[in-house]
Amino acid sequence: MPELPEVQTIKEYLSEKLVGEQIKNVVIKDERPIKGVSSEEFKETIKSKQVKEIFRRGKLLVFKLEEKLFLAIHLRINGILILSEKEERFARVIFDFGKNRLLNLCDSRVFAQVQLVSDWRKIPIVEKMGPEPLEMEKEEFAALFKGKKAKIKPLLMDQHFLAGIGNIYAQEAVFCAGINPESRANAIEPQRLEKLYQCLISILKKAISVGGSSVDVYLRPDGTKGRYESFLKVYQRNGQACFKCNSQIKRIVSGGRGTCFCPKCQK
DNA sequence: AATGGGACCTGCGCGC
DNA sequence: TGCGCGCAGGTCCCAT
Repeated sequence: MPELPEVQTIKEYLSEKLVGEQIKNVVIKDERPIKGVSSEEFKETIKSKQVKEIFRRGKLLVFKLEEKLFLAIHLRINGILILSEKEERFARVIFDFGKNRLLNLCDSRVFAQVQLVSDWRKIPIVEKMGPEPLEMEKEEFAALFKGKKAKIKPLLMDQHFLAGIGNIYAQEAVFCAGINPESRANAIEPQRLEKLYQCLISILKKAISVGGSSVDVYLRPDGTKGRYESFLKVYQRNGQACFKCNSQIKRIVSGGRGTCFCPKCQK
């Protein structure tokens, strides 16, 4: 799943390769990912635009094309961006940068969305988005939880609350901090929240440094896998032995999402 | 206000 | 070997 570390990895790779480059053409294999405008309008607006800047907000990737023209891409669950010489499997939209450089938006499930906007900050998802975890101090982080009765793990995944955390890193963070995923946020002691902050930040930084987690279909834009899978402690480890205490990792559904945790280590 | 469930979508793993 | 069922999950939307 492309969460903060995966989108950051994509951002860094594509910034290096595509900033300053011109989009020669757009091939729309499937118009469903394109929101707001017709395929024709989308294609015509983008054609011949130069990529000025690429940045990330939460799980949203944004290409600045002009002062008042942004291309926003949300990969949702299964979307990946592959920069290669050929059309890739499940390509839905292909941005042709010339010289055999095709940026493929691949998405088997067609949940990914791309849109053109004059002001990326006005995109509803951005307007309601919580703060960036990597741009917060621990005091600010702890203050977020004041008076929150919600379960901690679904809360971490709530994009209005905190930006960029999805099902993988929320599970990993609460395991690292020794917090039960169903603990009520306002019932967690301050020192435990501080631990959660340290865990979350270090996990995100580590994941970014190794190119994200290639669970399911995620790949870096050069087609290689991320390397954080081997560091995952609980995600998709249902029934396996806990790396800390050797007891069995359990799977529950919390906030409607599959959640693996160690009942012994996470009280 | 917070929580839960359905919809969107389809490849894939599993059971028979 | 082959078929069909249902899970997986980010976000939005609706209901309670």
